Amino acid sequence: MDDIDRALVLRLQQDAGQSYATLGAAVGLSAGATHERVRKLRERGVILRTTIDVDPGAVGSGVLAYVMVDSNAWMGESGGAFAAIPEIQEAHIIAGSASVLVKVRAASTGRLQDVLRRLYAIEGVSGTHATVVLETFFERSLPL
Amino acid sequence: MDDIDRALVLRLQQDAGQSYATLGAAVGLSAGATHERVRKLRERGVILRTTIDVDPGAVGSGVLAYVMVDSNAWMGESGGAFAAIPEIQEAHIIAGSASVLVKVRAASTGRLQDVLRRLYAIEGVSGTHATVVLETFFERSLPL
DNA sequence: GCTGAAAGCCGGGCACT
DNA sequence: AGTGCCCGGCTTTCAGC
Repeated sequence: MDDIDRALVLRLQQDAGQSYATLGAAVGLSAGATHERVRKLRERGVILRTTIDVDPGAVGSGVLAYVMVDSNAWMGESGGAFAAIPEIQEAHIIAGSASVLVKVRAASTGRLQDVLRRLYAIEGVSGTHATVVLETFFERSLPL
Repeated sequence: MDDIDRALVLRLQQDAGQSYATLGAAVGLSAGATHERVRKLRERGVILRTTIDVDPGAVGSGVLAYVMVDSNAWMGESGGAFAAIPEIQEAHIIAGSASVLVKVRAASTGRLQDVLRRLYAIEGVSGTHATVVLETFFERSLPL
């Protein structure tokens, strides 16, 4: 993980569709060497997958909310219960007063309410505190 | 945006590197027609960009935290001030008691504290409430 | 670990339906 | 809107350094 690897990751975050020749020229390497570097970054798990960013509003997920989930039991093995709700995009165990923090994208506030109802149905969940996002300033890739 | 478009977006989220022939075979279309569909999805802004998912820990962002930012002024034009802090991955205006919610990825808790200090330096910010993530159950793509 | 070249496959365009 | 074909360019491999 030297400076060249970091430069490759940075440029691939911005555009994973460019050719290895273009990518290599930007960091002073041949296409073959660039290809080998990227292959190793994938192999080592630094690059997890190649994917697309999708506009949430265009696919019916216009409402974004974060929900603090309180519990009266250990939630450490409950990841699957949260994963079973498709509108939940992220789920984390947190330090502090609540137990779990989830990021929800739903089609409407009505559908959000539906997600909250399903959260209460999870074993051990004793309460929720939803925070609705009014406007997103930005969402961007990891710093390097 | 019919069922075929949704299937294409879903498969591209999972692997944006596959060929149009492979992609087309999975949805019952020729490579050419698939290429045209995807081109229009980009043109309409449904697909924003092709990118890579990177392991945060592997690039020195092992600590994840969400920070509620309280303010004593209208924060609607302050997006740039948050964007100027590289460790801030997301910034949203929220409904409720706090004003802004930010997602922070930092190399250590010490660096997280540094980010909090820089948040206080932003005009109008009157307080912060940080929630540190102990374990991430999952982070995944939008539902379709 | 990198270069340069060779071979095969894919992206992108076109004529036709 | 979709198919089938074609060509330039790209990915991927490999001998050599």
